[in-house]
Amino acid sequence: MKIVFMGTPDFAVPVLEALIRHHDVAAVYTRAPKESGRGKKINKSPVHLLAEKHGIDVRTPKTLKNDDEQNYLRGLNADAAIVAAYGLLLPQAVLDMFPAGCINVHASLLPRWRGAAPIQRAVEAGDKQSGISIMQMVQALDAGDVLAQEAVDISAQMTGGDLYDRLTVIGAPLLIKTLENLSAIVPQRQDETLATYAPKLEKAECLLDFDADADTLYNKIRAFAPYPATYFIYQGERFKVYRASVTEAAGRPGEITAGQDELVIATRGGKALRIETIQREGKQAMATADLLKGFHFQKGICV
RNA sequence: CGCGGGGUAGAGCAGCCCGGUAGCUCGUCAGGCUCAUAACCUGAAGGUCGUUGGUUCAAAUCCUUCCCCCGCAA
Repeated sequence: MKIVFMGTPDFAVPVLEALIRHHDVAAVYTRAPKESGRGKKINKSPVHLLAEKHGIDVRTPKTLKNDDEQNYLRGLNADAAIVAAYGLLLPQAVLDMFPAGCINVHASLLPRWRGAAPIQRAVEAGDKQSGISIMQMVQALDAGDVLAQEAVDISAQMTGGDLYDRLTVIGAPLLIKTLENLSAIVPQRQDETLATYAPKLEKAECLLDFDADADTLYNKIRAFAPYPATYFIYQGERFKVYRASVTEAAGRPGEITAGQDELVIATRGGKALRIETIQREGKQAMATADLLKGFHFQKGICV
């Protein structure tokens, strides 16, 4: 098939790679390079770099709503657009433009977790399962008919990053298989009553509020690891928390009940979190036990 | 030139401001104690203090070049 690909972050890279191998990619659409990282350098998106490497035409319009861009798209005469975490809304005119329509690779078992951060929200909510959905796009957000799904189990200690990696691996093959069988597939309508929404991760959410029960905090910590990562403030310094375990300890929520041989912080409800992997400002992430060989937290202080 | 922290023994840290014998905790090794131990005691090994040049009688420490790591912000 002749394909137009639209995507931006790492998650979309294996999908594009697979399409390049199995199909004819006529053009790649991605978000425009922007200032980011230390030094505020202009950085191209992972998809952008991959497309350039293969000599594929890259386009980075700010919107697809104007006629010029739509005319160009139409002029490509592609059979379908494949969209994976693109970051721009597709107007109806674009959705209607291709014979096979616009097909989206989404990292959840739709209709659960429509929206921007389906992977992390699934872990945060304590879901036991996640997966990839291949979907026919419609105007409403992630609400189109589902063409194929593949589920994966979320173990109790899996992080958002772990799940991200798993889903990244299965997304591309599932898409290729779906495209091969496209004519034989009967699209399945989503059950609207089961739909949930996965809003993007906000900076403000990353600060751990220990006035919550230990299991909720445990799920949040692993959902946000390794990025954007939860943290707490101890004596003005930010400590990122990547891994923790639930344990028993009495104390006010946020009180450090151990800080010498292990780091334990009390939560609401009589339980506590033992911090297992931690990162100090300016340092790499490390086992808390390692940090405690040279740095100690003062018992009794609240964070 | 967006702001900022860091690179000291295998690991984690202190020492730097106010130059003067390289230090702490853990680990490793040896010996001891113990019914036994990841516990305790004694001892030992292990470091070009990221790199370059400079100042100085003397540099981990002050100035300089470059490399690498990270936090914030985006």
